[in-house]
Amino acid sequence: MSGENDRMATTRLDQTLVVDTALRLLNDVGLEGLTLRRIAKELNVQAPALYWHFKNKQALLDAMSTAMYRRMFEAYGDLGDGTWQERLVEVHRALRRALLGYRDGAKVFSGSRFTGTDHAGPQEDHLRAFVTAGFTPSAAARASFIAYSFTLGFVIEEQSVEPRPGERTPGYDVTEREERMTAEGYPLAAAVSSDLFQDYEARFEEGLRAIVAGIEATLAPAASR
Amino acid sequence: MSGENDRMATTRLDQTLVVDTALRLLNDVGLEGLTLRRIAKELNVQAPALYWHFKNKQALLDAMSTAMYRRMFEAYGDLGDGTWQERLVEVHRALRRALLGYRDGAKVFSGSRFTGTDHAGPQEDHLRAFVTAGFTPSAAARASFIAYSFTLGFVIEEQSVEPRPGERTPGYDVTEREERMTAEGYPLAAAVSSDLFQDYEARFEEGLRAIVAGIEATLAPAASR
DNA sequence: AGCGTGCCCTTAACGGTGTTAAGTTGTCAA
DNA sequence: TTGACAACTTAACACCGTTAAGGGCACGCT
Repeated sequence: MSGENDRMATTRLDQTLVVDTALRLLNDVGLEGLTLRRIAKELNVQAPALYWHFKNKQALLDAMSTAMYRRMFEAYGDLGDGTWQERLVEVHRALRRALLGYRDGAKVFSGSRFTGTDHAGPQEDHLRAFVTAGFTPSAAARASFIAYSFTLGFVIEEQSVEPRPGERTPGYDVTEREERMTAEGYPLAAAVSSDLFQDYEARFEEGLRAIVAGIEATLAPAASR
Repeated sequence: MSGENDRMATTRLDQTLVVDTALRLLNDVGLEGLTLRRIAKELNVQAPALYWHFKNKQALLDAMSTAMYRRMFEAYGDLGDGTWQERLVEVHRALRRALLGYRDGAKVFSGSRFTGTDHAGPQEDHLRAFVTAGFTPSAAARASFIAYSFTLGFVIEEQSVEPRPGERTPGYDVTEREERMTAEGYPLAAAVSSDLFQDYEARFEEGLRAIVAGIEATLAPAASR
């Protein structure tokens, strides 16, 4: 399964192959286990070979983030029609799914910058949907950034508790925390243990609804409220 | 200035001294430059000495996060009275200021877990303010987590563009981005360059207002809207 | 006074990391 | 056939977190 090489010794490397392999490997070993030697091994190659295709490790991580972003729009195809409210929810739901698709996905994403201008197309479409709904370009960008910040922060927290869907980091035992907080005289902190470290799916949706409502009340054109 | 040792060779180490030194050093060298050897040097000590006081580097980072959190409440004293709306805004404004106080502050914070139960007191107070306002404990926790996620994500993005207040990461030149996006045929993406990578202070406040409005509309008790 | 015990630190070393320099191989054009 | 260039390998560097082993120094006990 993992650990097997998926590449003939004769085929050549290219950026796409390296990025795909690194992304697949990320799920097995996590960000801190994702070393150049480990990636190279997976590709039946020596580590310095990667420097022919990428300036340094950060450039590879940047390319991985860009690929994650691109795949997000491939997987969730046409987010075309519908109100701006629906679109905002769908795009950031898709972003969360994309980040959750890889162990430490949110951390990798937040630590990188897009390469090239592949990302600009979807971004342009996204902004246009808001402008069509009556937002100024500036308000569209600022509103989206609010939802984006929320999504990024949310998934970073989520993945530090559940690195992969269904698989929990040791030390986040909810009932244990509840007992400790009760014992130390913090009844409210105890009571909300299950609200803070569980049911991320529902809480994310709830958060998105709140943010949509908040934008309606503050940034959106009056006509679309 | 920096690089000078602030400790007599005769005084002894303790956790507090190590944490304070590491936090001060973080501002000079950033997270990736914050090595145990560098911290030790600053303390006139050899690197393995730190292992007497901390189980490993992560334990030190955890202690640093905890100290940041504690200092946040010291600096912004009594967030006591006022509506829940005011409190939510003030607490997360304070959180942002605390994270901005250190280079890579948000990344360090998001990668760590609190040590001990020092943080539970302020958390309990915070929750009680919401419950007093009519929130259920669960709704209080979920609402706060929304604002917390937003703040964390926002500052992570902010610090990747402005590592220290007023000091910008090279490569985020706004006018350069504007020209590139225009040239590639993305007029909206070009137009919002200055909205995405500038004026973080105002945009954070705007975001908080939206989130407060959103919580009013979705999670808050009807009486407090 | 002498002795041991335990705290706090040092020295030395290990395996692993990103990265660079220099040399080797294969492929294709002139 | 030869030369050039792309795509790698081998070797090495400086540095990282971490562990093992030992040393000095203060203290309590006899």
